[in-house]
Amino acid sequence: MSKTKIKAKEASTEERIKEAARKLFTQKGFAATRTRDIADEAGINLALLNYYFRSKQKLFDIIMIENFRGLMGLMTGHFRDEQLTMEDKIAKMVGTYIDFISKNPDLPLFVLSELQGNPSAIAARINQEFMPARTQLFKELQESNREGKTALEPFHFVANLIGLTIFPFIARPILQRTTQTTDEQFAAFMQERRTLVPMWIRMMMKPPGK
Amino acid sequence: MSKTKIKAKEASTEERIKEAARKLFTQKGFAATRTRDIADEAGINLALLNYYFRSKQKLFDIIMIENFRGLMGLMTGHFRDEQLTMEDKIAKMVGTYIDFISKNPDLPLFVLSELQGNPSAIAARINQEFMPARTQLFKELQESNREGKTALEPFHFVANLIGLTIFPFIARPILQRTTQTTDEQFAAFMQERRTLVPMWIRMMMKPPGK
DNA sequence: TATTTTTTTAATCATTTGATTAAAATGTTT
DNA sequence: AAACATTTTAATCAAATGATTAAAAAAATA
Repeated sequence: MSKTKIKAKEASTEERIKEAARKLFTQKGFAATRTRDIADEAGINLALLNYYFRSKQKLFDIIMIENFRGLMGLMTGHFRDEQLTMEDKIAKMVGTYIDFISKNPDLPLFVLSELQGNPSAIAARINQEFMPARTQLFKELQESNREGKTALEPFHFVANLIGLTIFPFIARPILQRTTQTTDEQFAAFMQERRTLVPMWIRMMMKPPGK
Repeated sequence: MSKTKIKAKEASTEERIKEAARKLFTQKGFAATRTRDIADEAGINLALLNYYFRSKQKLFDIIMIENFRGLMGLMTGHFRDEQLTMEDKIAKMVGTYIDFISKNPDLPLFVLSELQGNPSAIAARINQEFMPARTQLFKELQESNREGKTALEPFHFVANLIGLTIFPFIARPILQRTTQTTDEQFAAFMQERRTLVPMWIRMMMKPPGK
């Protein structure tokens, strides 16, 4: 099998299957997604799916890893940049997340759901990729805390930063009903949060009485 | 069929099935849960499940409604109490949520997942139950905002309050890995948040320059 | 106790679903 | 064009799964 020679065609079909799979898996989760639906969505024969990916599970794992990388990459990316101040990093991250998830609204809940109760090699494996960025961020935070410039445990920092940014997307159905908000208003609120969340985080980090 | 006479026995088996269903549905979601597994977990014959509940879907709907009520009730409950100040209400709510979800950690993600893309009569129907409490809370908030005592839109308020409280549970797998936290430490952090979150919310509500 | 009603079970259906197979279609190389 | 390799399809399998049925067991009633 000469991979290179058939690359063009192969990539095309393979990609169409993957995109269909990404759409359905992300929307409905692993268990609720039928391989037949993926095939239909991709406009190909069911057997082709197995020809390219062997099994539903294998296809899913690929999608899962890519999705997860997409989400986490946004976070770690900005933290490598030595030029930026912590405040800049936070602002960039929040903005990037809001933009990205606005375009992929089902992604966060999908990742969180499928990770739930899945000790899985995936989680562990992916986690390692982000080890460096994470440790750097935490060093900065702990350093800053030690100097007395801030007072917020890394755990709370991460929980608050991610929570305030992506939770509204996750809880969107309930949230919109609860607050009787239209889709446009929701979008507007999320734009507001682009500046609000960094401001709130700043407040939370400030040491008491300073 | 004389309902009342057989109540005792009926309730017992019915309840066992419901509890098994609640456990599995909440853990793995609708699609991934097999009726056979529910039957096994309940220690009954598969046919009995259909005898009592007609179908998987009907059983699920019952569980879903109860779960959702359990979650939402915590919120609305405290908001009816006219005696409490807004600060008290917030503190009580956060505390109650943290306690409750600590005991039912899978519940939030389950509810959010299954509500996703489910326009379903359930969502609408349940929502109505909480209408009164909600409108009252919002009146209070808007009143307070108008008076200049606070400055936080109801949408942001709800998103932040719920987000800061329950998001850590939802993202627990990722969060614990990211911050390299043991189960004990996680529990401890959540206890810290019992006082931290109300404090943060207070800060967020404060009008600028006041 | 006999009869009727309610609860429970074993066996079985009919679909759905993930996967395979054998062959056809398409593309590539010589 | 012939021979070979790759891609795609239709048909089919086997297992899983939600649901039903007919009959047994247990409980309630007369």
